[in-house]
Amino acid sequence: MTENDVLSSVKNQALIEKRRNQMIKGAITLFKEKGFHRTTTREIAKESGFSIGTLYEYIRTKEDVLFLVCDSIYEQVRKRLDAKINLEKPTIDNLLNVIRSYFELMDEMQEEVVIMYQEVKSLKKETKEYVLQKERDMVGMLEHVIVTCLPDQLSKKDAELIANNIFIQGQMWGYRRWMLQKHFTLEEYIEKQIYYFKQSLSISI
Amino acid sequence: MTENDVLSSVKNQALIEKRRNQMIKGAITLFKEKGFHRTTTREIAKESGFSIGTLYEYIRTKEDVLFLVCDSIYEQVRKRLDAKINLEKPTIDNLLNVIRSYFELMDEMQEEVVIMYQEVKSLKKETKEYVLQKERDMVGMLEHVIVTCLPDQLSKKDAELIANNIFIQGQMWGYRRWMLQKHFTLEEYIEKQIYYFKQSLSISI
Amino acid sequence: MTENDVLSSVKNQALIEKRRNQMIKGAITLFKEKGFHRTTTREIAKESGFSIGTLYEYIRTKEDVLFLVCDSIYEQVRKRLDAKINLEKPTIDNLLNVIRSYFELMDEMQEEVVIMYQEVKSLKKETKEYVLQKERDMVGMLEHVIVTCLPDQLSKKDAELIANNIFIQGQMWGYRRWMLQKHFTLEEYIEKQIYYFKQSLSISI
Amino acid sequence: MTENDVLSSVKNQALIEKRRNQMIKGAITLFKEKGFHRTTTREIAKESGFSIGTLYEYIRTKEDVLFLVCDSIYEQVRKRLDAKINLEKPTIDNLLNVIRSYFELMDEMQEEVVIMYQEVKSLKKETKEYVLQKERDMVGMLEHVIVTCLPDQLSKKDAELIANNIFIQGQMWGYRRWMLQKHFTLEEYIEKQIYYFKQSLSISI
DNA sequence: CATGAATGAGGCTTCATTCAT
DNA sequence: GATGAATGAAGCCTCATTCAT
Repeated sequence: MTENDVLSSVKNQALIEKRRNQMIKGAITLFKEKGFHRTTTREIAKESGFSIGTLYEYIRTKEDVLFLVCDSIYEQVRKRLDAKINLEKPTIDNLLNVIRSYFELMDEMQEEVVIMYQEVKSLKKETKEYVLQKERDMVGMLEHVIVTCLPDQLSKKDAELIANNIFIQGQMWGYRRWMLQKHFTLEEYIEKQIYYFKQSLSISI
Repeated sequence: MTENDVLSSVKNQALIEKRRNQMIKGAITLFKEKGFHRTTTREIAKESGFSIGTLYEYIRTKEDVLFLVCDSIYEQVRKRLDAKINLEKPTIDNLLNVIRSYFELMDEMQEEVVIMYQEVKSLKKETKEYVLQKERDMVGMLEHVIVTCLPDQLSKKDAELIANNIFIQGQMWGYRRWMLQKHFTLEEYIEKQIYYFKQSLSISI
Repeated sequence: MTENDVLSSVKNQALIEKRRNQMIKGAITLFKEKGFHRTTTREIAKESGFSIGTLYEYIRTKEDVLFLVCDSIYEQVRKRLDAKINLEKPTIDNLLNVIRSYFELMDEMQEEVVIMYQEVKSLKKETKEYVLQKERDMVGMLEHVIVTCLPDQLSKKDAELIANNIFIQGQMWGYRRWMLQKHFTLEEYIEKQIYYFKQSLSISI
Repeated sequence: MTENDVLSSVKNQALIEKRRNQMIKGAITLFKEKGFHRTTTREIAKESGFSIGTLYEYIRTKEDVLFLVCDSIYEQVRKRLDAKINLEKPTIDNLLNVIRSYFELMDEMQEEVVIMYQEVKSLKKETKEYVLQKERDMVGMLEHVIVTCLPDQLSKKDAELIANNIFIQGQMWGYRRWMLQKHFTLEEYIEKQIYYFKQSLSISI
């Protein structure tokens, strides 16, 4: 199960790509506003700029749209995070910068992250597993940076836990903005989280 | 907007309480399984042990059920957490015990927490605000314990951040169990989180 | 089929009378506002001052209420019209006074008349026939006055037609008030109708 | 609010026209039989020859059907009446012919008129106002013919009253057929009404 | 007699999906 | 490839009526 497994009756691959991107963009706009369940396929078609008939030329079920959306968001996050990671200089500063970048990324993609967070559960088992694997990969990326950049050896488990903590702290910024963003600016939030992160690993300034 | 604002055409208060509890119980069972949107009112009625007509004697819309469910879960968590908090001895050990209890609570109520986490968004603005206030209250409880039990003064903001971190680490245990519970037992998870919590606040053993 | 054929499980006749009067009064209030179909039996019970259970002690179906209402309105109109008719002095003036009285009555009972006009059709064949007979009787009363008070002999048919014309001119005052009552006062309406009535029968002033 | 304000999700105007005509025809058949409230949307769809889903492609609520039906009936009556009116020769004979035609029209459209008479009240305020305006227009047409064709000047009010009288005498023929059509043929009814009409205006033969 | 909780058939409407053009 | 009209299963909710207390 990958995004290429979403069957389309159209043959022209370039067109498929183009239409799906329109569709994903349209769907995200709508999902942000009203969630997956309250958005109709007709609305998605309209927002995407084509007819309901055309929509169904590129997907088979409404769930396919959700899958494409989730997949697309994950891919975007993953790619952008990946771009920030440079392990040639495995220093603590490098690690901290990755974490900062990750938080900033989560800020920029708040709404998308919220969609994923709330709607992934509506995917059916198989596709959900595929998407969650991407999440595991991303946590794995963080974990890898942590292990690589820290001088003291952390156990695999500790690294995993810490990676998860950072991961959800990033998501929390967007997901719980109603709670946090009234009292913190992004910079404050990042610096405080970084501070406690360093403390927790006894990293001296 | 409180749970008493969900209108019922039945007058007997004790009966309302009883039926609503049946309803909440039934609904939670179903929401665990298939989520709010995929559960029908008829299924809720059936699972609750009465007819669709009776269901609607105690609520007015399907969303009322969701509200009652969310409200009930929050109340339960809040009460049980409250019971664990004893500020007569504001020691660090006491604080750590509260945190441990909170994690254990989140473990016991995993499924309920997942429901809330995913479905609160389907409430309409007004009731959502009411429910989220309960979440703020709970974070506030943690924050209060932290401030009270720590010898060194933490700023309000730092306390708030830390309380939020703990709060979501608790939720994460249930919400991301597919990621965590393969590699950690509850005890491991708790002890590691407690360990890093102490580190981050420079609390010596 | 008479109003005594609406079965009641209550034995006490005086009580039946009392309750039915409450019920008719309540129902008329509601029917005026929203019509028969949009009024629920619960609303009728409430407006009548007793419970839904009690309502059903005195009727068997919702349609029974409509029947009692229609029957009651007809009876009221009939009685009040009857009271105005005095055939001891069968003069033209007497006839004109009856007609005036009838128009005034229709003005006073506008709303009730509208109910009947619109809802009788919802009665089932049998009871409708019974109610319509009352209408025939009333037209018959007018017809009788006409025949009796006019010096020149009118054929039966002509009398019937004229009685019907007057009858619906009276109803029209209430039923088409949105059209008439903007431009006419009741007095104007009556005097003009009387004027043309006299003209049509070549009655000199 | 006009019949074009009934929203349809179908774009092809010709098709909308066609389907709405089917729908109106089907609905009238059913409303004649059981009235608006006792007719279900599914029955309307079936009688119209398409599925319930298709029905709702052309309307938004059941009330829309009622509106279309009422509007269509009024339009038909108005057009047919209009076609009978020829004011090039504003003679009394011409006036009498218009009245005759109107009565004949009411005879042909008895059932439709009954529907309107009984169901317009179920429209909501706004659409009801629109439909009643059409009724005012029709009465206005009669009024205009009366004023134009009569040699002696009638006051505006007198013309209005007389137009209303004729208007409801026409409706009465259908609406009170249970009373009238047992004793009168249409021709008798018309001739007698015309006779009294002439009398009332002192029109000599 | 009075009450009101319980029932469930049935009504209106939505919307994912198909398919002829 | 694109369109959009057609479909009907299925969802939410109402309300007349019953019956145990």
